[in-house]
Amino acid sequence: MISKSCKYAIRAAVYIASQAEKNIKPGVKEIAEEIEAPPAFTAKVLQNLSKYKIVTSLKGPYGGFYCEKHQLDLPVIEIVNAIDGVAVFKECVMGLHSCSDEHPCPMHFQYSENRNNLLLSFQQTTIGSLARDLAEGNVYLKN
Amino acid sequence: MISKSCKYAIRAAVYIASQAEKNIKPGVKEIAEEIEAPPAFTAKVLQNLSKYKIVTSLKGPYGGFYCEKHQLDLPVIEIVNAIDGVAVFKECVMGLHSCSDEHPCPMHFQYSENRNNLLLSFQQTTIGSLARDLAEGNVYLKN
DNA sequence: TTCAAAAAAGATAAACCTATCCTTTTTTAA
DNA sequence: TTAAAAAAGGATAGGTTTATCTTTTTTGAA
Repeated sequence: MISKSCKYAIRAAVYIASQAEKNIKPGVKEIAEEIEAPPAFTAKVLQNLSKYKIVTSLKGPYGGFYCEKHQLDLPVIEIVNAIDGVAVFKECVMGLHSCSDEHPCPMHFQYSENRNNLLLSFQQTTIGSLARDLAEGNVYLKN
Repeated sequence: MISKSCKYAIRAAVYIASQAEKNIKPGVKEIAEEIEAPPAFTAKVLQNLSKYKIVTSLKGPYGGFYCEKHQLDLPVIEIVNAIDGVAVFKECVMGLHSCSDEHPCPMHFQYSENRNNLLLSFQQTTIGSLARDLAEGNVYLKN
């Protein structure tokens, strides 16, 4: 459902957001370490997050990645849309190209209820709120 | 979440089950057509379903695939376990290796609730029940 | 008993996703 | 002005999944 790249992206965004609230701009290397992801690949993922304006990047010495105030209020679904595309929460569990309430696959109704709930939670949860949960120390970005 | 192979497998199993109730044993070609999947790949998927005893195969003329009575009562989760493995409904939405109620990722609780509901529905829904729904004509295996 | 039909098995290819490396561009502080 | 730091971009490699093709085995019927 959610690609590995996208999982890295969510972890990275939440870490960057958690540091941004302390006015710190971590670089690729630090971010990769904190989320336990390969540095070079993390760089690519961060490039995308920056391209889609989910985080902001600053080049040069003392540069790095950070979140502006309004970016903290972006819902997590924005990350998924940017990295994996907008179809993720619309795909049929049995792979039909057109599966809907009107033309359902045999598992449509039981599946779509949960899928819609998931979509809703991705739409309602902001990057900033996850960052605050992380700062409080009750949740983790690595093992 | 669920691989393309596994989606083909579920569609194929439900079709075979729906024909088995009429004592018909379709072959690879017919099955591939009915579920709109590539024939050669469908053959591989069917091989696995047969290996894991989710459907039964018969070689030679008048051969094909069918479900025995007890196979109709297998829950759909058995197909997922056979094709994609048993970890599918346990994976962390943010990709942590060990994510649990005790060591949660920032999205753990909102995600795992829905994931557990999905697991339950895969455990409680049998291949035979989906086949009967299909036979009644209210749900579809292709577009 | 032979033959043809059908699945099983094995080998290979194509496509996609993940990952790495190297060069270029931009920015900053000294 | 310049050297260093950092992200951006391009090229390429590795791995996994998806897909195809060919050969082998099994089986029922003529």
